[in-house]
Amino acid sequence: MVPEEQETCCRGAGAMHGPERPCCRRAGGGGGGALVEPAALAALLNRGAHGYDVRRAISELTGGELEVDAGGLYRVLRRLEAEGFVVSAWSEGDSGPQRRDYEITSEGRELAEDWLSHLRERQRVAGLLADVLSAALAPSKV
Amino acid sequence: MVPEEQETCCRGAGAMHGPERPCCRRAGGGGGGALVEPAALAALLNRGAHGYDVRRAISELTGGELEVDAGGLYRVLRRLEAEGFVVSAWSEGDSGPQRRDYEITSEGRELAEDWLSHLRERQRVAGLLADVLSAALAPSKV
DNA sequence: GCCCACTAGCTGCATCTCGCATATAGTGTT
DNA sequence: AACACTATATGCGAGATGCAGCTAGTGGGC
Repeated sequence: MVPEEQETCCRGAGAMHGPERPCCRRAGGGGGGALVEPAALAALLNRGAHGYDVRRAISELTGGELEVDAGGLYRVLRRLEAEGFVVSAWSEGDSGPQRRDYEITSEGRELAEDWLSHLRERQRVAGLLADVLSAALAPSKV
Repeated sequence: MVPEEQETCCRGAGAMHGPERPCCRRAGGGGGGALVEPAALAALLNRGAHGYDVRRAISELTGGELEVDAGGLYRVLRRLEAEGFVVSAWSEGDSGPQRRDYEITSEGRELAEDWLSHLRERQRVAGLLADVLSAALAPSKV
C-alpha cells in the first residue's frame, strides 16, 4: 500500500484537499452517501470482531479505498446495536485495553441485503446522472 | 396527523419501498450524496431556463428517476449563482408569475466536468462496496 | 364574487451522514 | 517518565436533503 498519489477526491467518504472546486468540497457530509454502515455490516458478515478491527477489515476488503473515521465507526456500531442489527459484549480476559466484540444478527444480515440493493441502486443513479452530464457536456460527440 | 403511507424514502436519491429498514430511512440527509447540483448543471447545459423548468428538465433527462425537491433546487441555484457558476435575470414582459431565467457560465461548465468525474468515482465506490457486500452475503456462491 | 388549481420562487425546520479534534485507558518501548 | 499504539467514545460543525408552508399571478368552475 503506497498511497503516494492521493488524488482521490473521496478517499474515505468525502476527504478532500483542494478548497477550489465546490463539487468536491460538498462531499463534506453526505457527499458520497451513507457508506460507513454498509461497510461495517460487510466486515461483520465475514467475521465478528471489535470496532478497531472492523475498521481494518473495511480497509482491506475495499483494497484500501475506503478508510472510515474511527469515531464515526464506533457511533455507527453503537447505533446498529441499539437497533438490534448487531450485538456486542465486552471481551474479557484479554490483556490490553478493553474491547467490545461485535457480532451481526439475523436482522443485521437482512439489513445488509437491503443495503446491497440500495447500493446497486445508488450506483445506477450515479451512472445515469453521469451519462446525462457527459452527454450534455459533449453533445457533438454523440 | 401521521402519514400512513410514507413510501417516500429516497424517491429522489434512489427509489425505495421498504418503510422499515433504516438503510432507506437514512437517506434523509446525504443519503445518496449530492445529486441536485449536478442535475441542475446538466439541465442548464442543455439550455438556459428558469428554475421550475430546470426541475422538469431534470425529470425528463433522467427518465423520471430523479425528482428533485423544488425548494432545494431554488436554494442550489441561488448558491450556484452566488459562486459564479450560473447567472440569472428576471424575465420580464411575460404574463404570469415572475420568472428568473438561469444560464450557465464557463465556470459552471468546468464545474460540471468536475462533477462528472466525481460521479463516476462515486459510482465506482458504490459498486465496489456492493460487490464486497454481495460476496460477504453469499460466500458459498463463489 | 368565491374557492381552487397550477405555475413560480423562496424560506424554515428537522434529519442524516460525515470528518476532525479531543478525551479516556491499558500496554509496551525507550 | 515520555512516547507510541491499541481501543472506545464524545463534541462540534459542515453539507445535503425532504417536507411543510408562505407569497403571488393567472385562469377555471360554481
